Amino acid sequence: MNVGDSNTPVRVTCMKAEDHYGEISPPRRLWHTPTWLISHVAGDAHRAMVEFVEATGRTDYAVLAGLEEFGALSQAALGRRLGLDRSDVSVALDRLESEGSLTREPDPAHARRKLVSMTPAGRRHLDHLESRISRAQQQLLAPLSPTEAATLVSLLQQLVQHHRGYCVTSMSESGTGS
Amino acid sequence: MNVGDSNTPVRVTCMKAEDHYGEISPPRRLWHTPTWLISHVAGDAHRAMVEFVEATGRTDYAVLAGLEEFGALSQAALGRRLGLDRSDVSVALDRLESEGSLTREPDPAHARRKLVSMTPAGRRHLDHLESRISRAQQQLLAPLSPTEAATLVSLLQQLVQHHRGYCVTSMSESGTGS
DNA sequence: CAGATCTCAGCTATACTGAAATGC
DNA sequence: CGCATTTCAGTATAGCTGAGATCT
Repeated sequence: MNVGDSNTPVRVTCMKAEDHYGEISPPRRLWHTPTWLISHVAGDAHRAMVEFVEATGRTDYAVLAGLEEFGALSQAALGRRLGLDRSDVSVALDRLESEGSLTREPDPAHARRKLVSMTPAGRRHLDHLESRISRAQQQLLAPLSPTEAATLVSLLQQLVQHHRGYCVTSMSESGTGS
Repeated sequence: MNVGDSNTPVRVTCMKAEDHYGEISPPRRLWHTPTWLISHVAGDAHRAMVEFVEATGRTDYAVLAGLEEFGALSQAALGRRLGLDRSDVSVALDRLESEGSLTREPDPAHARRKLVSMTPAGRRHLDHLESRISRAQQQLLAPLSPTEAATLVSLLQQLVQHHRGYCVTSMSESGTGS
């Protein structure tokens, strides 16, 4: 009776039948909690990524995508745009530079900065990662229709934009729902 | 020229103007990558949670919500339902038991098991956490309309259900979009 | 000097793994 | 013996912090 006399559905003493995998369900309170759902989906997303790309692929992809779109820029600016920590950027650039995917040269205007530029080899690395990561997206969004996937992306973009202060102008997706 | 001659928008050598916080935007490749968006939203969700509930609140809430709905059950079954690791369940129960939120007693049928039950104090703990966590949800979903929030929850539920094998029957939300 | 940048070392939380002890 | 449960110890990673070195 200490469990809750009002709405406890069933009082189970020895539970065996509901231990079937594929039949279990989480408590309703969690099932309707957005933060809980998101952290679980984030776990699924992480698993999908590690299945299709190597461990460093996520950071590599972010760095190379940033260099491709923004051109050569300093490490600090790169990290801010990608939402990466300055420490992690430093480590990632060490790896990518030794691979030949990018070059670091002192900025002629500000010697304290290092201008980061993508090389042709980095371009190929980016293309390779693109195909791998694309497959991870497909696996993650497998249960959703294309329209639903577009809706989800749009809603997530709104959240990221709001909470991280991103200012994205070109937003003409299919439909945000309703 | 090693950056990409075709679609590089601007070639910036010394970047200062786009370092304005609140005006920056991520590279388009990332902006359209669901896994990237989800991991960032998960970070925002985590920050919202730690802002409103203590560090152990998320696990406490999950465990107590499970006990409230399912009644007394074994640790292993509880962990499976909540998607928690067996190790972490053990540690969480240590804490909740010492707080008086639940009791652990040997199962009369299977002495190796320990039946976990919520106490009245645990019920109060759950109610307290509920109000705190509710505020975190509001902060996370602040930029979304109620309809959009319901759509997002529904889409996330589909993903969790698919990737974690949950089987949830009662699903009559407002609308999944379009 | 203030301020920015890059790097390194370390910290914390989380998720997971292995193995032991126990009991069916 | 196999198998499940509980617990403890350890590992790995991500995200973050502090401090030093360098430069404007």
